[in-house]
Amino acid sequence: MSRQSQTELAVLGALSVEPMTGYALRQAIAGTLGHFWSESFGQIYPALARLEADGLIEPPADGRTSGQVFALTRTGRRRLRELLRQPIAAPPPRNGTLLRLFFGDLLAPDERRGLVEEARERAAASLASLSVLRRELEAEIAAGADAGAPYRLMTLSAGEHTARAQLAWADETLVALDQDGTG
Amino acid sequence: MSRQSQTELAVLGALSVEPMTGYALRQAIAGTLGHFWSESFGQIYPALARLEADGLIEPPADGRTSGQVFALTRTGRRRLRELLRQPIAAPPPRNGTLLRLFFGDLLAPDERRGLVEEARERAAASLASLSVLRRELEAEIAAGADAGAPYRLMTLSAGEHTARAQLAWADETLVALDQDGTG
DNA sequence: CCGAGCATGTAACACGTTACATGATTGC
DNA sequence: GCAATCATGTAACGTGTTACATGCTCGG
Repeated sequence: MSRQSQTELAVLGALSVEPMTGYALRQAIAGTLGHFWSESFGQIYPALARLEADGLIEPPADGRTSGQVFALTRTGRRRLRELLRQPIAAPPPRNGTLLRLFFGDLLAPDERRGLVEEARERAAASLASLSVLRRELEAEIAAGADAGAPYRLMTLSAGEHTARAQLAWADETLVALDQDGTG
Repeated sequence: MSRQSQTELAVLGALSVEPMTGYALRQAIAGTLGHFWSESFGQIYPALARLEADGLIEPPADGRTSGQVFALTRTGRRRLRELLRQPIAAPPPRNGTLLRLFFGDLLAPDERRGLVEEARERAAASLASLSVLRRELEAEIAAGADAGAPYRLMTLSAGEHTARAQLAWADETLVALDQDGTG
């Protein structure tokens, strides 16, 4: 699966939830999908143009005035299901914190600590924003959820697991940096 | 920090451990740094050419025959320390598994399960290869380690934490998929 | 002598971000 | 009327992978 169709997948997926303008699409992706996905305007608008040209999306039946609203066509929905089934292209790993820590003996003790402390803060911030989302989503589910809610909860939980793991690692590592006389 | 200098950082860092050819560099990055970093030939060779032109690396004193071996110059070592201190550019998140699972209500139950099972297998495989590395590294440390060993252990531990978290999430999610009648 | 792996490079292409440019709408 | 935000797009740039091309070396 080319990376190109990854953007297509995100755009078609978001439009399957609700018809939207390009602008709203970007906000939806930054908001709801933000913990595990991102797209920029420079990707979204060309993608919308292509998708419309290919007949996968179109302006919805009820004519709106403000902005170009797009909805999935029947073909678009089929294409989305097809993309969802394609194998996952894992991006090559690139962790800047670990790359630097690997060469930790070239850094001063406080610089090493700083690296790990920053990672800890990022994880804590991420965990905090995820628990806000969790409360919102659980309230929504209690109120009578749509079919997608359980899956959104699963993706949210993945983020929490990852963030907690990073937090635990950072704490363990800060102790190690203190203990062995190198920190 | 531009992405460009991230490649520079990885190359200079690897050469700080030991002088190498471009080919060996690629293997070193794929092997030792492989769990949190990657570079392709298409990046490494141009980077080497640039670094040599800038006087940051050079063929080492003892002339070799097979391949172009490079070592850090004094300037290169200074540049490496400088790069290590620069702020970390976090790549935007892109998790193909979660993107698909988010739209899980458009998939068949076995397709949803497959998504999570694959993620579980990847995490298990990663954990297995990390424990091999851990044993090797611990043996090395017991035998009398170099100054970098503790830091390599920390990066390794980060990978283990992440892999275990993914494993735990996958197990939890597989249960949820079974329980709620959607899996 | 031949195949596997060592070694070096380039060109084409895909991906993705950022900055810039522009204008409409809407709430104060 | 003015500022904020909605909204759409493009151009330039940098990054990064992949495929291709080429030749060497060394063990069997």
